[in-house]
Amino acid sequence: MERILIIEDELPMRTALHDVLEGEGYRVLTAPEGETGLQRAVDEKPDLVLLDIMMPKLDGYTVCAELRRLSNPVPILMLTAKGQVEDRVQGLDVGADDYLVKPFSTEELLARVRAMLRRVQRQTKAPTTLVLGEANIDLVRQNATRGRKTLHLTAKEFAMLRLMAEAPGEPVSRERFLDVVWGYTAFPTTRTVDNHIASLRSKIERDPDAPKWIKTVHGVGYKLDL
Amino acid sequence: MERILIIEDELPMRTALHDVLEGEGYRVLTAPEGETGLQRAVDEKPDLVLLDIMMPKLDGYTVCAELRRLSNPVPILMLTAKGQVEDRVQGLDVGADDYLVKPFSTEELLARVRAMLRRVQRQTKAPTTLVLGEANIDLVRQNATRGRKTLHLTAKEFAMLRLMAEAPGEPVSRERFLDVVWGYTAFPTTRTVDNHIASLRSKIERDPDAPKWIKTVHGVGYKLDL
DNA sequence: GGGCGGTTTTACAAAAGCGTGACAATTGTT
DNA sequence: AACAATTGTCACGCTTTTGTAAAACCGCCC
Repeated sequence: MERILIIEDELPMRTALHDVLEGEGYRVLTAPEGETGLQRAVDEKPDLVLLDIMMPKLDGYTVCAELRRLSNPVPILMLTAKGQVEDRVQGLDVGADDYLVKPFSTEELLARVRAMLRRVQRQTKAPTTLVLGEANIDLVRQNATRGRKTLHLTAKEFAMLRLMAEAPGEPVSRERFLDVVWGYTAFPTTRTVDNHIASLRSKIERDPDAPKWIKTVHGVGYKLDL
Repeated sequence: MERILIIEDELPMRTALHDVLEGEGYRVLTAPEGETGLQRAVDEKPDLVLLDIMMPKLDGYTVCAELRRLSNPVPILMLTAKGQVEDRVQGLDVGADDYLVKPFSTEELLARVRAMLRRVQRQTKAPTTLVLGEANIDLVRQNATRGRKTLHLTAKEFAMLRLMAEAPGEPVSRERFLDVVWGYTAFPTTRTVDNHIASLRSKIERDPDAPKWIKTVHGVGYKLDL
């Protein structure tokens, strides 16, 4: 059964999460603050990390960023009490995979956890590094180069690439982009996805007018060809 | 025996359906509202879902759309009391496979259920990949190659191929093409089908004038020979 | 306040896909 | 062979989808 690490400083919340998840049959590890959480994440290689943002000393963002800096691709579900959009953005910035806003119901939590673990099966098979011609992209550490220069990709762009890289060659619909990258709470219904794709192409592709890697699938969405 | 999930909020209807289907020897799962229905559909992978449209909170359309968004291909039979055309359209739009208008007789229900389960069996046996000479077609991922080049097939063309591939060698009538590929709500002329067939041939066949794979069955329709 | 990077919206142009109908070619029937 | 029915093909116009530049927006930092 999958192992889930909870990094959360408040005891009541920690035990609540622990009990719920254990009740579902997951093996649960806990850490009462960021430092030991980071340690356990590295040492015990859990399948999923539940990470509280607001913690004294080492906060969630820092833990997440640190894990990614160490090229640790473990899926991270961020927990926050604030629930602002900016939080989500910042979470994406440091490489979190999903986001849960307190207060949340047990069902919400479990649904999200299940969804992530399901997705993970694919993710673990997915490349963490893309080599697209002269462009070289590290999806975990979130840095990229093209030739000798470093490429400046935004958090959303990395997230979009990550999503496409989960199943190279398979088209990803705009809806799915919006759901996964933007989150269940934001609904930009417009050409937004297209614009980000255009931006990605202009950065990655040698000839953005005849993209070699990021292909359009008419009536469906976009796909990443490797 | 096949497992059927009933998502229906009204208890009398739910138990009625349950009893009828169980009486026929199906294994029946139930859910009293959309949220848990969605959950069960995902978790238990039933062979067929009976889905009521009018439900409090999460309605049938949403459940259906959500399932499809998750790429869940389970066949869905929608139930509605309204029986308006718009309902029908909307149901099929969000990815339902068929439609049943309350009130309906036990016979109608069973006929529809049997038909759908039958179709599914064929579908699951249907190839997801076609190898037609030098052409190689992935019907699920919707990409195709011919020799070293990638073939550019449109969504409709893939749909037509998929339909023919369900029963290779068996002719498919223009009417059926229109019903299945175009849907119950669009009525293009039958010439349209020919055009798309022509287009398919020009892309797939080595000699489109003497098609080797997509054969014409005079007076009937077209068939795919493997 | 003003600039800044990132994002989203808007607006418009371009491309792709689609449906139609006329006409030619083919097939089947008598 | 002649005729009728069916199918193949093409050009054209229409609609939908996509590309993209420019402007508006927004939180953040100085």
